[in-house]
Amino acid sequence: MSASRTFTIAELADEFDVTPRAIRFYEDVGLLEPARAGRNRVYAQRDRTRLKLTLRGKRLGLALSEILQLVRMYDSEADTAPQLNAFLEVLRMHRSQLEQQLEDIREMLVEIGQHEQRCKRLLAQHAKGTAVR
Amino acid sequence: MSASRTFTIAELADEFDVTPRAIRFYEDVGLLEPARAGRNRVYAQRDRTRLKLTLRGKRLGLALSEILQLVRMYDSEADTAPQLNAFLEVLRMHRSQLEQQLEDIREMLVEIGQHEQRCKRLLAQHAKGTAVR
DNA sequence: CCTTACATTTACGTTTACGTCAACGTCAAT
DNA sequence: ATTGACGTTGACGTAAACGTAAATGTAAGG
Repeated sequence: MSASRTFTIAELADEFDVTPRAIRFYEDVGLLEPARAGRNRVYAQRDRTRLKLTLRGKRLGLALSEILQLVRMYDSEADTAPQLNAFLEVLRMHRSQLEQQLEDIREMLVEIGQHEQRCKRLLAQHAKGTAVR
Repeated sequence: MSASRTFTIAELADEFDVTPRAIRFYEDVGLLEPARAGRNRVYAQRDRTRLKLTLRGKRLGLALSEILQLVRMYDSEADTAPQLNAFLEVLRMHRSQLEQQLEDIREMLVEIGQHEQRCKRLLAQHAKGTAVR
């Protein structure tokens, strides 16, 4: 019966390396819904997870509004066939976007590798020159 | 002796599905440097490549300023050892960021897969219900 | 010559995602 | 009692990435 830990805003800010201001802003846009102890915000695991999802989305270039759509979809109890099919369609779109990003990343990694090789060759040349001296 | 094709702003805008305004803006920030035919911009293959790089960077969530740093680095003729080492350091950082994104994408794909499964199960249930009817 | 289509520059507007005070509450420690 | 340390709510500021409107040029077609 772990009383399912709670977190202060500063704890979350520290853990995920964001400012309290940012966390409050995520609440403003609807991404977080912490409980209150008087005035103060009390975050549960659920909010922590939401925050993690939010930051992951950000790292992939999603807008907060898009992230909000996602978490809402994931939370929603869609049960009619049209809803489910719409859901599936959104999932397909997101999957294809992610695959585009995978492709982009692969290409960038290749280029980075090439530049690294070039740098290392040039550095080797330098080393030779220095050695001769 | 292919006179290395050139492009108008509208051609590039069409091809990459961006507005001319955006393309001009990329020039403002230094990402593109088209030639001029009188007043009009004339883009060469080099600019086209730059634009492609820019849009790829954007899809990965890079800021235009970061993209600019990248293309400048890639173009620069770094030749001193300190320069080369600084270059390598930047490459390492970018690589690690890309790997973080790969991880993020993998996680999202897993989640998407789970939601898809759930949707399909629910739809199957629906089909049953409808069939019985 | 006139319109149409596309180009240009200038400039102000807009959205997003926070940063940065300001003014205040609160609880613990000195 | 006062001083921090941490929290709160406004409210205004700002950087980025264009959108959009205005005024203008210009080459091609009817």
